[in-house]
Amino acid sequence: MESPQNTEEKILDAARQVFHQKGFNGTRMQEIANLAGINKALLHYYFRNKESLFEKVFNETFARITSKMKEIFLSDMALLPKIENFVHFYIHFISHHSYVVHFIINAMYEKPEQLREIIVKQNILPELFLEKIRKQLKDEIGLEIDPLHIYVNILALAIFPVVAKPLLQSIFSLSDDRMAQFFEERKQIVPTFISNALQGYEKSTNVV
Amino acid sequence: MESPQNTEEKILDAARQVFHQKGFNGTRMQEIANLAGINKALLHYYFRNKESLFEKVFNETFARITSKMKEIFLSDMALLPKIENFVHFYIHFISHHSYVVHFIINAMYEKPEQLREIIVKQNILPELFLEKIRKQLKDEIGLEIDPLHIYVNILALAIFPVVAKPLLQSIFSLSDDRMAQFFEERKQIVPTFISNALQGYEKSTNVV
DNA sequence: ATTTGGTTTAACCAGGTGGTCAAAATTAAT
DNA sequence: ATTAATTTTGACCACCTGGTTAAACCAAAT
Repeated sequence: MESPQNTEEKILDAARQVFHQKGFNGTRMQEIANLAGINKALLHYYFRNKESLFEKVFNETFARITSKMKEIFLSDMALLPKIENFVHFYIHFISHHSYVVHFIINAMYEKPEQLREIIVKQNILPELFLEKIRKQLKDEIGLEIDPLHIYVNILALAIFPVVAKPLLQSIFSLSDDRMAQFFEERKQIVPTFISNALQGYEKSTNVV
Repeated sequence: MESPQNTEEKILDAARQVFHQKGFNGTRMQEIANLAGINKALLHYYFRNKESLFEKVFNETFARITSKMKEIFLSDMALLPKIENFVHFYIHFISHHSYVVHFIINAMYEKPEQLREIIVKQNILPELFLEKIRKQLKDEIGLEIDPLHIYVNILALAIFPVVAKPLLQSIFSLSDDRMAQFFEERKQIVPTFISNALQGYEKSTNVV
């Protein structure tokens, strides 16, 4: 968060802020220019057009999220600490960058065609992911269960509350402080919840 | 899904479709008019402006989701069947109206100020909700635990995959058929997962 | 047949939008 | 100091957007 030196960085910083909060359609090039403290024409000098600027921001943001995801899930940690690690990191990161996840999901809805290829370009290694989780579920907990569902469950429990934050906050009339505390609590609650759920399968021979 | 009779319904049907898919900013009045097969000026004859048309659609959509939520959670069913019921209904409903949840969440980000009051206007009775869940957790499972977290967990597991559908589908290269199957499986997997998790608390005296 | 009321339309408007361009300002090279 | 290349700007443009208006249409009542 240093004060950016060159114009390109100033633009990217500004673009990131505005795109994250307002999405592609909600963003005005003029607003980015103002925030970067430069002329609007200069935006188009550094980045051909709105699309390419957005693409740059999206790539960067997406990579930032998935790289940590890869790092954690492909590591050699045991499954449960791994999940704990993951949940900790994401609740922390995401609750300090509240718009990021919404931004990602939003982008998928606003511009699905263009963005599929972007996702493909950054190799997320989803098969490796699932295979690793499957193996760990089997070896460490003795569960032969579809790893995709478990993985999605983990993602859901960690990410959903942050996406739905404004909704939850309105519905349950939670103050900002209470909301921050809520997320803090989840760092402990979610891993416990998942761990309990996984242990619970042991009794029944629930092969899905 | 009958062919709508009067113009007002035609407009609302069209508006719903477009707003759901493209959100407030992404929607063009002209597109709604085209889809409804009428002149654009007629939109403003029936609905003052874009805002009020959007508000109407949002209210309607939001009520449709929350009313069923109220019905299920405030009923006299036992907690676990209640959860099962809820998950079934929502995965079914939402996966057949994929844009709805994204639409709701999106609206909260795009127009948070105006929409808080709308949410307040429809009385969702969140305290009743939580109190009922808290009591059932205690009486039926013997758990003294923050019902908000449990409730959010349930929501997360049911709703998140649908919101993130385009993302998941891209990342894991799932066909539409595989995706439909995936959601079908979740109707069983999610209640089991939750049930396991809740039963798991019994052993430890995990009071949060 | 004419009036009356609501309904629908084509044409239009002001403001905003992404994007361009030629000229000016700045920097680097000779 | 002059030239050349890069960076920055103000003015501008074509297009799109939500919204308006006056006139046309049409059914029912007289």
